[in-house]
Amino acid sequence: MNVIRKSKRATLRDVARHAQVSVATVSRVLNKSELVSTDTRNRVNQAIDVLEFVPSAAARSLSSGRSRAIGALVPTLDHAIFARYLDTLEDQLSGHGYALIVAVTGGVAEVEERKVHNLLDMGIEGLIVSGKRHTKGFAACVERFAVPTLITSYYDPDAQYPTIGYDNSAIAQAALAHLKSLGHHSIAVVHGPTDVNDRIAARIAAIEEAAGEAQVRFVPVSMRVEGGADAVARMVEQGPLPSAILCLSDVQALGALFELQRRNITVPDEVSLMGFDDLEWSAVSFPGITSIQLPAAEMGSVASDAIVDWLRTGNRATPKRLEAHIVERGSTRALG
Amino acid sequence: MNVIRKSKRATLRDVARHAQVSVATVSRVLNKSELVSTDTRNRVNQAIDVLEFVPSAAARSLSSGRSRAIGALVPTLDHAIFARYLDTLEDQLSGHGYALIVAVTGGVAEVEERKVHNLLDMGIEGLIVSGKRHTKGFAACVERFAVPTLITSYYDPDAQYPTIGYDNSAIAQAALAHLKSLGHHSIAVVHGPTDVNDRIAARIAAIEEAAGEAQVRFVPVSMRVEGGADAVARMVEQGPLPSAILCLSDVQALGALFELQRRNITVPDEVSLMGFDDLEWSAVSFPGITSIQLPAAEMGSVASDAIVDWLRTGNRATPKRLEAHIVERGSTRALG
DNA sequence: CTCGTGTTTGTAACCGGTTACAAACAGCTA
DNA sequence: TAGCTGTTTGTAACCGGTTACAAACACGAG
Repeated sequence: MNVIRKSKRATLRDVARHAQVSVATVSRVLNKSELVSTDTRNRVNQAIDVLEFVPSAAARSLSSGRSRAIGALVPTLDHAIFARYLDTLEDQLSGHGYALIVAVTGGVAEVEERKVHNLLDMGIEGLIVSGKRHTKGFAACVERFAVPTLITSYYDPDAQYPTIGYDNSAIAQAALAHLKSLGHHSIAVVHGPTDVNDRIAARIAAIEEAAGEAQVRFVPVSMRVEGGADAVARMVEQGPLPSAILCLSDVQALGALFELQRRNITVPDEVSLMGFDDLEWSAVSFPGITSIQLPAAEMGSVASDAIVDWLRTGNRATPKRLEAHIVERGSTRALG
Repeated sequence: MNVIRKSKRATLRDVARHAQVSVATVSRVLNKSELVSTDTRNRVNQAIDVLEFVPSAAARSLSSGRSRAIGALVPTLDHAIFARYLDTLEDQLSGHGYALIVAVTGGVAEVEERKVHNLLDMGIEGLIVSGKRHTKGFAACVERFAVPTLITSYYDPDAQYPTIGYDNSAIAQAALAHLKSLGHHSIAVVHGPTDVNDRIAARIAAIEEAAGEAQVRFVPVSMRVEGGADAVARMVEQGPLPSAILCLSDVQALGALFELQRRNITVPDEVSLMGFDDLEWSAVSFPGITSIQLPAAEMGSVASDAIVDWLRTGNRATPKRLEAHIVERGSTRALG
């Protein structure tokens, strides 16, 4: 193995020898500490260039005890809301000198356990997971590695780990209240699978709780554009349409809008349509889709700051509630 | 620092002492080598449990020389095509025991240079980047660290690094040919910024080259849903509509479709619309958007296999061309 | 010239695994 | 019982940085 590589990578000691200084001095130059004379620093830098020296991350993290890596566990990347969130998270973390290791669970418990173990095994300094519902195996794993852990996409000050996110219950109730205030009393709630997504489960529970005298029907479909279309198809076939359709994701709202168009059902004249997440097409569609703007990017940014701060100070992060708000567009109208 | 932590994490030597064996034996147990007697193995495992021993990734990778991490550099996560690709890439890599470190460049050269440096600095064993056009600084960096590097989203057997992707030129020409075969001679090509995206630049060049007697107009807009709408607005204002609009991304095609609806321009009767990427809504929209299906997930999977193989065998990966194909839907029609 | 202070540099002991090599040991044969 | 083979285990030297501590040195003051 070693025999093959004619020239192994240069080490810090090689550089020291070449520059005629000690390893401590080279290390100081690398770490930008200002305790090295200009003259020496130049000699060292020159040696580094000549030898094409590249410091070993493993050695550094072994002796310093810091890996400079943060792990993020998300159910999927193939959904705009998570992608946008991770996009910002990565950017912010990298600004603080941390790398982001991503693991996708697909919402499957065993996969989640395996992946969180892998992440921790990689020596991450901090962990950021989406959603608060996890298996015992997951909790045990996190507990044992004793790594600062943050929960996102959810706000719950009483959760086991600090949460950074929006209050799914409150938001869902706000959406429902909005439709009610427009005079809607027959509402269909289109949603994705609840067994793998506690945010959705929370929203549904909140809506059920706040339904009051309104007639609320739940239509479970897949968390895809197609799911929204399926929901509309099913509703049309099964009986009278509600006066409003609330999709718990704009992905589904998009599909619903298209299916309504296909069936010549006018939005919002014949039925009002409301979404969730405020994904980019909702502002452009015809009509525009009334939606709940979730601060996905902000969540990434806040989570980054929180974990970095936790690692820096050693003080556990505090939960942070992010605000969402309703964006009113043409897809909803007031009744009579 | 050390004083604070009452109980430091147990090390392999602690485990050895507790189990009354040598460190070599513990290491053997950890690495599942079958050279340890059942009796000893049990004692060691018990000690590991009692002490809550967690092996140090840094130490392991220092002495073994392997970090088990792969880096991926993408322009953005906030675009379905990249997200889907990364989703698969991560899943496949994790199956091979590798973690995925993601870095987002935003298409900015300086950011790209900084981030690739960070990735390499983290000690990644392999690097996967999107697109083949990069700065000299980028190349120098990769060269110096001498890490196996793969290029995706692009197929070009002559590129500096092995490419895994589709032939953007051929695909673009196929799309154009398809519209021509339907009798379209006045075509508008809506596209995103070319300065940060070589895939788009390649597509445009190929279309220009193959235009022939067809009248092809290019409409540069942002790579967003809104961009597609902007393009339509601009075209309507500036003169006669083309008979077909080809959007180099389905994201833009979606925006274009909505804007056409808004302006009461019927698709495909008054204008045909074709997209690129075959994102999920294109199959559901009304009408369905004719598009080019790009094998994003397959690309993630193939790239994963290629880099893992490269690392395992030491043999440079070979370029792989992935096939794309046209998905005909209702948004395009043959001219009289 | 001596002492004190501040700057620059070097030595060597870590960090926590992996692994080459050798030793110890068991079982079997001659 | 000596000798051989194969299995199990231990010792100690790595891997390549960081850093505590001390030494060397320069400079100005007394």
